[in-house]
Amino acid sequence: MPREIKPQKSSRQILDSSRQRVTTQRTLLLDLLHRGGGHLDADELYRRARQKQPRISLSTVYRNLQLFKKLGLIEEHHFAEEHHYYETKPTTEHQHLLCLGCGKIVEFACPLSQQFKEGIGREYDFEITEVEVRMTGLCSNCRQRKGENLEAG
Amino acid sequence: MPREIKPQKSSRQILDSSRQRVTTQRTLLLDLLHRGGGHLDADELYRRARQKQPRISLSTVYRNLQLFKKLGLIEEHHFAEEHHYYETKPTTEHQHLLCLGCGKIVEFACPLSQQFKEGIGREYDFEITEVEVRMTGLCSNCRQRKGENLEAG
DNA sequence: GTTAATGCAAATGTTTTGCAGTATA
DNA sequence: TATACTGCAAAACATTTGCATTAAC
Repeated sequence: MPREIKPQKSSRQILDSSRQRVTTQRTLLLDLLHRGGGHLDADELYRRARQKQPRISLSTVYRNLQLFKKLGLIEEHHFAEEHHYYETKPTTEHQHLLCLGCGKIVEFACPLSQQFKEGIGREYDFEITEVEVRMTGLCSNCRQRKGENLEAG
Repeated sequence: MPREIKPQKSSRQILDSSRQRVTTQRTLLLDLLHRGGGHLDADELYRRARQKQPRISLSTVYRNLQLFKKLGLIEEHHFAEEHHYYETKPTTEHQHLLCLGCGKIVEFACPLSQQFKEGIGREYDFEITEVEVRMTGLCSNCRQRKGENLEAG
């Protein structure tokens, strides 16, 4: 393999150690998820996978997304109205900022959310396992474009 | 800043002023949404509506949820894996805490999120219109129950 | 060689849509 | 009375499942 920078052993090892078979489909899907910028939905993942393995089926994609999620290899997000988005388990905690104009997703660090979590957990007697912060709005490009449209109209 | 008390327009007024007809179905649905504790999905709303109007259809429920959302009468949340939940527009900003054991939803105030919004907006040059904070975990009841099960098992 | 994973097709569950009939303004 | 809204049935989606075949171990 030409430029194997990181040995992606962790995914493979996790599959191995949980007695899941390392199939070509799973290898491909994990690779695409890693390189996919982290924010792919099932259908987009399927589309990309078919470019490498034209006979892969959509059910395989769904079945393996479930598996990867169960093994903790990926996380599932509910950004948009309809789809789920998947990203490989982030090594650093981050939150998401979504542009309603172009769909761009920006990740930002939010260390405060951890303090927050503790406070709220104590207050309501919850054992909190997850904090998700999502902000939506318009990026500068889309604001500019909107302005142009208004001028034109 | 003293809390601003906006003269709350009635749902009926909003329907009227946007030239939407005030039908018995819409009146019922809005009433149920108000009284529903704020966290109903389409199907649960449909089930409750049928107790009052057995002939109401699910499409009417969906169509009107869309309409109410467009008019800003309700907000849509994506708590669970599959369903959307709707709540009547909250007068006070709040966020959500979800118990994975029993599905209970607790609302909590999070004034910090507004400061946050400004900081992030500046940093990434976004005009942020919405901030959503969602925490998930186990409430005290469910933690206790889990403990009991472990003892028993 | 066993058995889990796959591809396909059919099933499921949620949400949307076309259309004729009904109720609102 | 005109027409927006409804109910119904069917369509359109995303996702899941059953089963015979294929491939990983």
